[in-house]
Order: sequence, then C-alpha cells, then structure tokens
Amino acid sequence: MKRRNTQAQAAVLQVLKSSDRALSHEQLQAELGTKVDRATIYRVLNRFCEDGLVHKAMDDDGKQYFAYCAGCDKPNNKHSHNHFHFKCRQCGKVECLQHKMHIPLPAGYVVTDFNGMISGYCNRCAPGEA
Amino acid sequence: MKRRNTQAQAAVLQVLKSSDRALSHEQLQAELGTKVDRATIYRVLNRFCEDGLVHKAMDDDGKQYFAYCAGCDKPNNKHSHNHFHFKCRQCGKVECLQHKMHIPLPAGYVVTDFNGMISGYCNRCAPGEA
DNA sequence: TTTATTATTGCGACTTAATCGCAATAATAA
DNA sequence: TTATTATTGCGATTAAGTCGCAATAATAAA
Repeated sequence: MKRRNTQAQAAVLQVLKSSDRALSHEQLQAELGTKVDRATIYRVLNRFCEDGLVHKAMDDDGKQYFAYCAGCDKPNNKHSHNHFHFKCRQCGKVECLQHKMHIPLPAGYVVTDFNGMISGYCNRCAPGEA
Repeated sequence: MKRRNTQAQAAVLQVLKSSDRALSHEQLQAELGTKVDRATIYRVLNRFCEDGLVHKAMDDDGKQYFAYCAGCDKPNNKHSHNHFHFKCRQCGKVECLQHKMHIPLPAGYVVTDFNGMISGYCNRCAPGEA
C-alpha cells in the first residue's frame, strides 16, 4: 500500500515538527481546528508511527502522546525510541529526555518497543525547596 | 479515612500475591469471577496503589497492569517503582524486570512517578534466530 | 453484646480515548 | 483526461475506567 501526500498529513506533521513537545490528540486537534477530522488525525498518527516518522508515548493518564522523531537512534535502519519522556503534572508538557537507555534483558528476550514516561514537575512548575 | 479489612480486598490481594506477573483488570476479573465487582476491583487496586502495596504499569495497548510490590525500592519511606516491565506480545505476560533505573533529569525537575514498559517476545515466544 | 458510624461494595449509568465501516474525496498512475 | 485506490470525513461503536448512590458490612462505641 503506497503512501500519498495529503493535506491532512502535511498539516499534522507540520504541527508536530514545530513543537518541542510530544502532543496528545487533543492538543493536535486544538492546533488543527476543524481542518482535519478527529479520526483522520488518529489514522495519520498511526501511519507516521508505522513509518518511523513519529514516536508514541503512553502516559498513565491513559493518553497517547506523539512526537516527531528528531534525535532518535536508528541502528541498522531499525527505529528504537530508547529514551524517556517527562510529563509535567502542572503544565502538562511532555518532553523527550535526552538520556538513552539500555536495559539488560533476560537471555532469549527480544525487544520490539519501548515506552518510558516519568511524571513530576518541571523546573518552572516545581514547588520551592521543602 | 481509615482502611477496613474487607473480603474483596483480601481476594484481590491474594490473586496479586500469588502471581509472578503484573495483571490487568481483565485478568484479575477472570481469576475472581463474580466474587468481586468490576468497579470494586478498580477501586481496590487504586487504593492499593495509594498505599504503596501495589504498583501500576501502563502498556501502550492502553491497559493498566498491577503487580504486588515485592522487590520495590522504598528509599526514605517513599515508594519508587524504578524498574521496567516487560510485556510479551505473544503470550501477554507482563513481568517486572530487575534492573533498577536512574534517569538523569534537567536541573530543577522533580519526579513523582515512573512508568517503563518494554514490549517484545519472551524467551519462550521469541522466534528462532533470523 | 448490641448499636452506631462510616468505609466499602454492587449495580448501572456515564465519560473518554480510540477505532471502525462506508461512502465520498483527491492523490497518483495510466 | 481518465482510471485507480489511498485517504478522508462522518457517525456509530468499542473498550477502559470512573462515578453516583443506595445497600452492606467492618470497626468503634455504648
């Protein structure tokens, strides 16, 4: 199934690219307004993930967040999003942390996906020293 | 609000304790049958989490998994579930990985929660060498 | 032991994230 | 310019999890 260059995709990608954070569907929809349909946004995002253009992170609030792949490792042409995301409980921003992980697995185990999310307060929202 | 010792709680805890994996609501319900109500299971699990008896892990399938806290670090009486979970795409089991994480954060950032999930294939389900 | 208090349960309704079917639309190829 | 079919939009649907509220049952008090 060959991909086509559509307006919806371009619009979604543009929003993702011009954001320094990972965005939820809700946030993307807010940016895009009525220009792109809800279901379409989801479909576009999933397609981007399949193509390794974007990576997804799950928060324990049960929402998916998507970020354009900028500094992701791509060893042997395979995508591995081996970094954490940080979500601020106060301002809600979800950012990619630079630190790359390597987790030792039991023998014979094979990794296909990685999802790491740390929640807390960013430097702007952190309460003063206790 | 003081806690009470109820049958529902005991039943849920017993299932969690006698499992070597993290369980979803669905799996717990299957074990418990009609003995405990759906909403009650969720409420019990959330209470356990609050009390640090159990920890929760989110998979990118959008489901929560719960595991009895056995080897969790508890520095300064605060619970920190700084380990990963591994979910097998084939057999579905979710297990706690022993490796403890320490992720360097930007200055001023404060951590409250940690959620790490790796998906792939366990040693029993991994396909033979490519 | 009996009664009072209130945390917890069970049930059904509800919320929210995300997906799906299908006809209409619009990229791309011919 | 026409044909092909990936993609979109819309509404309906699924599924995880929560909520309100009356009933139940732990615990405390008498």
